[in-house]
Amino acid sequence: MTMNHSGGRRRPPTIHDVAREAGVSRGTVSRVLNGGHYVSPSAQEAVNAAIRKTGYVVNRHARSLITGRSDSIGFLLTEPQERLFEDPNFNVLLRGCTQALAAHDIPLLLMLAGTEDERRRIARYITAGHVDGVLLVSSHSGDPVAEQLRKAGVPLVACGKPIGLGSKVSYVAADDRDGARDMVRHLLSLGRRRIGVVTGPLDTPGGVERLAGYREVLTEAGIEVDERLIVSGDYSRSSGEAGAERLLDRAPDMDAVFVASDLMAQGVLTVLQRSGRRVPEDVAVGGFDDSPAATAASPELTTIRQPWDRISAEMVRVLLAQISGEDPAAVILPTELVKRRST
Amino acid sequence: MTMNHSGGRRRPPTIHDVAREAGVSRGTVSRVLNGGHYVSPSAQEAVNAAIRKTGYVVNRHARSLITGRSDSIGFLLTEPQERLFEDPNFNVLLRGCTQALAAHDIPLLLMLAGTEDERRRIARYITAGHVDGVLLVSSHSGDPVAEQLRKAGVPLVACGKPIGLGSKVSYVAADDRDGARDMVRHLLSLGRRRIGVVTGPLDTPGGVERLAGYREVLTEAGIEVDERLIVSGDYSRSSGEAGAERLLDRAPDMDAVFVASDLMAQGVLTVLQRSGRRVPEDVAVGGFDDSPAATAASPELTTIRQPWDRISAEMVRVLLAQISGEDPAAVILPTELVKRRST
DNA sequence: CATGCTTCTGTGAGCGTTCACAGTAGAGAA
DNA sequence: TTCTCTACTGTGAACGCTCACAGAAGCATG
Repeated sequence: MTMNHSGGRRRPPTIHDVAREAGVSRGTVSRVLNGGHYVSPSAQEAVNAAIRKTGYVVNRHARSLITGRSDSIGFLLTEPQERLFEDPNFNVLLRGCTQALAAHDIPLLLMLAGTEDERRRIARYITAGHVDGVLLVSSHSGDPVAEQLRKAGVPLVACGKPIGLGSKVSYVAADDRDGARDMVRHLLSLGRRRIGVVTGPLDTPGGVERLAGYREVLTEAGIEVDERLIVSGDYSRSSGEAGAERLLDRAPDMDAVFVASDLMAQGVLTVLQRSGRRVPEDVAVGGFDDSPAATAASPELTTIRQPWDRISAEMVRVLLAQISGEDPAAVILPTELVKRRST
Repeated sequence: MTMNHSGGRRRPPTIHDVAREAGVSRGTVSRVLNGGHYVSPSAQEAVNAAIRKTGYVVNRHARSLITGRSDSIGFLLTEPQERLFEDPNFNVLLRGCTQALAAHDIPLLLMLAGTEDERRRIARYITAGHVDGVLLVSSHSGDPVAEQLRKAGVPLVACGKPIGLGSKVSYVAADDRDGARDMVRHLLSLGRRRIGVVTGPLDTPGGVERLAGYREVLTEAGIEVDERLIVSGDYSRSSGEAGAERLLDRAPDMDAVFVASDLMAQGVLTVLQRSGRRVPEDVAVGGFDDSPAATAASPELTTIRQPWDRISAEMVRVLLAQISGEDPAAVILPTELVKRRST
């Protein structure tokens, strides 16, 4: 309660002030601050009281100087910056990571590496040890920064399976293939047989896996995969429109589409409706992500929910584990089919 | 180029190593690092060569320990967390601030204060001096954190005019009133006379100002303001739908609507079209923000562009100025009318 | 009583910087 | 010559913390 009431800045209390106030030594205060092992209950109590009374907060710089840790971690986005605007998942992820870290009292440093210059600057910053670890968002292939960080031995957890090199880099991902399987099975269960697909970028594991799930289910169901029903996009709305046009052109008898992102699915809906088709009566549409775009679309999209809250929590968990010496790990989390009006 | 090639972590070079390599003293290296005043050209050069050779990067913790600065700043969001998802402006702002700070080699710490607990934790963190200043996003009224930070003397710049107390807190905002004036003038110029308005939340300066602009222009044009044509929303899409329904109910002869956000305008479009009205033939619709929602809407929205890139750059500029001792300042930036299909 | 063990506490050193200060060298003026 | 001034350089002392170590106290064991 006895905080700094004056408007000006006063010299903040140090561990020394707390020690004097509590009648113990610096060492004892430090031990209380770091877990309280080997401290008598009475000293423990006296120190805590002194901390409250003085309003003491640890000086992280002094601590970091000696421990060599920075007690902060970086959130690195190496995607081209448009993703920030287009992809609502990014926000959910960022928020989830920030909160998960906050629970450990670890600040998150936001790092955007859009240009080559920024990439260099940030790589230098990270390898200099200014953060203890990095949460990486970079779905596209062959990320040079990721490789550089891995080589430098910086603890690293990627969101989604990173390609390029590195079976040794941790990642957390949704089970894309299984999600795609669920959606295609759902479409089959509605009696649809001419099911098109607009894939994600095929240089990303996500894009590849979702397509693989589509193929698997059709094959299992004894339906031959018609390559004319497969077009690829880049997750953007406009590429969804383009994809839908190609599909309608090549297979006008299509009765369902599995679209690898909600944003693309919005574009698909627009094109289908413009062509006079009713959704879901004539063509059922399934999306992926369960982003706000899914409920903003009309009709509202049936989609595959990615467990973003769990993904961010796991990323933080795995990263912290790795920082404290554990081996890299891969975590795959289950998805969920969300049925709405579009199927 | 001689960076840390091994996978393991080696002791990074210190200012001492650089000094030895360059054949000068620590002091001289430090002076080169901090602007290079009072350093001979030859020493300057030797130090720079040594820095390159050793791959030296300053240890920020050691520096901060003595300077008392942290050389990092916080980006604080005290809005309820949904804003993160709904509002694309947030992303643009966050990106702009991060990049503007990166140019000064200052990392941005992301702080989300959704709950009361988080608010307390973060206020404590900030007042402890772990950041040199705060960029604040908090459009709603009476923010206790802002007030607390102001009292503690933490340099602070808000995005949008903060209400509650504090003419002494810096802020950067778009000229909401003027933007609204532009839009309503535009609608008048199209010959519309029964112009409705869906306002933003009226406990925010933005909401109030946009409504004020609307009133001003109508009055100037000699048109009496019809209170039935005024309904209020909260910037969300659904509140736009509700607003449009109320407007149609109260004034079926309305021939234009000024909507205080693009997201709400999307909702308005949906309702108008559902009611059988053509946009823009029967009813013209003007939005506000020029967010992605504006171009995603059909027809694409005429809207008021807020200069988010300049807003973020100004916020950073004003904050850094304030940190280096200047007085708080208010900056108002002009908006721009973007004409599209909806008017 | 000496010995060992466990639990707890204080102390000095040092982390890598910056800052204030003292000092040197060279140029120009008295 | 001697003094002053400017331009530059080196040095010790912090900054606030943690860590390793030394020791003290209490208790059980030989």
